[in-house]
Amino acid sequence: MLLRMSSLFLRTLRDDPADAEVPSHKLLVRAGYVRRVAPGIYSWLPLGKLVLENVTRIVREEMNRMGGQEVLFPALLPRDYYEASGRWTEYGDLLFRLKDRKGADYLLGPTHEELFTDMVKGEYSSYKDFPVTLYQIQTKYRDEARPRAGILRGREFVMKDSYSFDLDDDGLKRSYEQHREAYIKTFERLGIDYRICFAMSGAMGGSASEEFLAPAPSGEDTFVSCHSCGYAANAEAVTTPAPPEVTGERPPLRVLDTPGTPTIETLVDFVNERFGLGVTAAHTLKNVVLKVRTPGSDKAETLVVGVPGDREVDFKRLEGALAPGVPEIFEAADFAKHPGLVRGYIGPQVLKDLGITYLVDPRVVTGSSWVTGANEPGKHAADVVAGRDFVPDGTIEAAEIRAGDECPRCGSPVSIDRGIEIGHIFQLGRKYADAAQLDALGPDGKQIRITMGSYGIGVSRALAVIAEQKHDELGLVWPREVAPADVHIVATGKDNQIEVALDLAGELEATGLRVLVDDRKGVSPGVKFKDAELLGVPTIVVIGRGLAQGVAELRDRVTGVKEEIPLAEAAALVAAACRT
RNA sequence: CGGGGUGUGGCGCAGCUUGGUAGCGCGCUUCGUUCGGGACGAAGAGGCCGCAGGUUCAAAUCCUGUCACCCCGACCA
Repeated sequence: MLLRMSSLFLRTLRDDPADAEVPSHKLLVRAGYVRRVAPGIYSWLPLGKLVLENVTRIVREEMNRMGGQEVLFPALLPRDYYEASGRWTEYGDLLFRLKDRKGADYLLGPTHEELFTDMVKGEYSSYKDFPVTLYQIQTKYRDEARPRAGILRGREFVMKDSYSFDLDDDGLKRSYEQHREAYIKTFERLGIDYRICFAMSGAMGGSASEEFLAPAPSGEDTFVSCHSCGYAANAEAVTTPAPPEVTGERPPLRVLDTPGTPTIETLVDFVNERFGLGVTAAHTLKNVVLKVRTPGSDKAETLVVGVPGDREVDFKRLEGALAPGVPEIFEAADFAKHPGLVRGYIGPQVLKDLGITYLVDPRVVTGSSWVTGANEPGKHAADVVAGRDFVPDGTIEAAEIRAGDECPRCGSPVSIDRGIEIGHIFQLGRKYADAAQLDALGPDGKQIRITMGSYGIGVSRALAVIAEQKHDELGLVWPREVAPADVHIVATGKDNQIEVALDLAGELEATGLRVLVDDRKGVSPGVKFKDAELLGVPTIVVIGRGLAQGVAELRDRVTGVKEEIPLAEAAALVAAACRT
């Protein structure tokens, strides 16, 4: 491959685009890889297309290597498939819907579980056919409420999704492990820094699930990691270690007059000053009232969640814990319907009598003692003991996670970071197979229900993540395998630099290298150097003022190291540099 | 959906307070000079100032409405 800048369809920008915030977005636009056409929808220009193809190729190679077979479903789908699985309504506004000329409903596929399941059911029916893993690399459509960050979160994006079909749980575990290994290889080849994090299986059902998160400040997911034992988990999936139960005699519950203390902060100050309790916010029990709605129904159940007063309720964790139920804020009108719940002074003591479910943070163990609401305006209660003065209906992971919290595996303090989800592997189990009655006839003549795994890689997102992680103040710095070219030859000078550069380009191309040569005439050296750095090709060769002395300059975009090389040996030396 | 902000040549922006013939930088075209760090000079091309209505002799500017986009949050296998 030989690309000449003099005719390449490319225009680099000197300024950051006004609508870009994150580095990948700014750089991909500035370097002329992508252009926006609508919110969350982008066009790929020649260099961007090359990089996207490279990322796609790597994903494909690793999927094939693990035995996956590539298929391709349409993006344009009739409503039936999604109606059958209930997702036509479940997906809500996230679905791009359209009608054909007859008025029949269609959609642009946001994901393809239904199609894969249906395809396997249609073709295979014997235990001898299994296991099988199918995948596709395809454009997906989701009408996100708020697309953002350029390529990182679009409404149209490229995704690799695969599905494994096995006869039993051991087979599923094997397929899952194979995918895990393939993903590790894929992301290493892509040069992405990532963490494998425990994830919520959530509404999808099924058991084991892990996410591949790429640490980045612009990430939308929060994950915890432990540096001593290697534990890593999405914040939504982190479990809180419960302290030991407390036994022994405790002073009886007492009600305190605490006027004007609607917040934890005012309460702690007041009781310490007035009653000398010597407590902190962590000794108080904060009770948050919620409505929990079941999808597809209008009914909402009232729920109270108790967390230590020094922690906020993390809505994402709460949602994960309640899924598929959807928590909603308990509003003034709801309080009006529940006179037993005194806003700002709620204590769990009365919840049983009110018939309201009460779930607590795992730190609220039997025998633990708390300062909490007394269910009367202006009054709190102290020495409220779990198991004696109230009995929770269960525990819930809803409290926020903080850096320094105990690692659930080894107890060391954990750290918290932001990450971008680039892959997700998932032991689905039999949910979709049950819905589709996906069976294989066994050797004994009995039907075997198939068990499935579901695995995704955000291909276009992975490209953006590379840009996000691999750049410096000058521009992009692509790992070689995904770079649009192996070598970027800059010809600068008024002699015959361009001809020499083109000769060298031809030689390098003949050795199988992908070559980009800046043969633009009348463009000043500064512009060419800046462009080369912005574009991010890993090896840069300068044919410039050294030409008279018979030398070229070899630059490494990653390390910035520059080296003079004899022109006569340039082809061999550059080729060697590109192959290390 | 809630909050904040912005719409002016391809890109980045000023002008709006105080109405009066639309401006700057980059990019683009032509000519000349320059040629290792986003060169210089000269001459050009390119804009119904988001849209609609109103006020006015006169609207990018004031008023009303509307649409779009961006950011934060909610939302998001």
